[in-house]
Amino acid sequence: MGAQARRPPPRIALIDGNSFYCACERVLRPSLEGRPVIVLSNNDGCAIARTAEAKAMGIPMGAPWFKIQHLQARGLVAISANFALYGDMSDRMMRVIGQFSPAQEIYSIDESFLDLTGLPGAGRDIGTQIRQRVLRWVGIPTCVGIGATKTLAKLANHLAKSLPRLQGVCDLSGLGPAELQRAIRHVPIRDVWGVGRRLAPRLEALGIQSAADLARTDGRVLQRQFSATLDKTARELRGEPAIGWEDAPVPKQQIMSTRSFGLPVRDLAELEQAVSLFTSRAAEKLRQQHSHAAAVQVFIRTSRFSAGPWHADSAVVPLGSPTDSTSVLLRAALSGLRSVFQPGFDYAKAGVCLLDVRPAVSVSMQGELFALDSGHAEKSALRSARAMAVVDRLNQRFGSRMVQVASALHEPDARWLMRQAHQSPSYTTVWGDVVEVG
DNA sequence: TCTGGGGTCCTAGGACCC
DNA sequence: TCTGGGGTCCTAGGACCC
Repeated sequence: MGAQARRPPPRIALIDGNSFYCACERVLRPSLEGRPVIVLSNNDGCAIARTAEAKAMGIPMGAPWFKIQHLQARGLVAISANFALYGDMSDRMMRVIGQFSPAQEIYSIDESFLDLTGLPGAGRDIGTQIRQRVLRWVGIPTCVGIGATKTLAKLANHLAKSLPRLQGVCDLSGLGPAELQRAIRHVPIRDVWGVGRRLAPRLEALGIQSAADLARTDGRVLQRQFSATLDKTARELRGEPAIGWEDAPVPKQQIMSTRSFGLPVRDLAELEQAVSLFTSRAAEKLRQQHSHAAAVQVFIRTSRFSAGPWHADSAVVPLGSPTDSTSVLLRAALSGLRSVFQPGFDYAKAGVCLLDVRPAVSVSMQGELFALDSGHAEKSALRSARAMAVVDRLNQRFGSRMVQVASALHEPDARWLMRQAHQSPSYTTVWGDVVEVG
């Protein structure tokens, strides 16, 4: 009876898209198949996704566009990022993956964890089915890694990507301790999830070169010399779950909207336009997750890369009571901006961050409103909430800049807007753009 | 000319309290 | 005279992730 009562061994899968943004572009422009393609960040600053063909040209992740532009002569295709398209493709991909298990955690735009514990079938078979279905139904190639913990699933996914003979699926679940050690002994420490560019050299200096080395390292040493987080990573590498599972998306605790400018900005009026737009965007995200913010932070800075006079500053403006109203947030953001703005600098970037984000409470619960003439305040808050809902619906329907509060309006050729020289049509999100046939 | 944007968690240290 | 030992809360900054 012991065998029947025992719980099945944990089995976590990590599924992610290969060169996801590039793959999205290829779904709708099949002529890009087989060609070196990169997707450029906002402002066409640097490469944020590369196909295998582009990697083979030696383009590293994050390569500045101005340094690799010349590769166009050798057939490189560069596309300005279209995040609306990628978000839409992501939703489709996640829905298909979610069909394989009731427990799914969407970790990023192109990655999701799936709990396969107790489901019938071998890991390899399930993984292969997931890959095939996502490719057929959505058009995105994926890899699947499976392990007893999230960290091992990530590591297995890394192996599935780098070892062609695995054909896109790697299952490390169900291995004994010795087999597991052997399976991960060639994975460099810098490729372990949770070890970044700062920790890797420090660990290597201690002789911890591989994932297997970290798994073997004494937890007390890791806690003392590094952190509790790294100790968790090591435990996960041994197959002991130390990182929790999030079935529902966790509401964000801060919401940012920030951009580098297309050209330097000296003018307060122009900065006000930009900050107004950032604030409306952030407020929209705030309302999408049904939250209120109690403070607004604004920051402006000159370029990190220019030799000119440097200035960076930020201000936090607390709000009387938490709100999701664009106009209230705007007033706070603009007053913050005016308090940090100094004339005579070439500003390269600005941003807005909503702080103290918390679940929205119903209007009548808010203390401050009782303190005032509650009837009047309540009515005006309700009116404001209804207006915001209408604005959000119109923007979702017709494009994000369709409706804005007055001070967020700007000329379509405003200097601070992003450069996006390589945009492809917004196939799935903008009316009038059509899918390439071919 | 030219180098993204958006998040999380943990820790150290100061202020304050008993 | 030299200089308690905790605890909590807050903030800034470091490190990581995609």
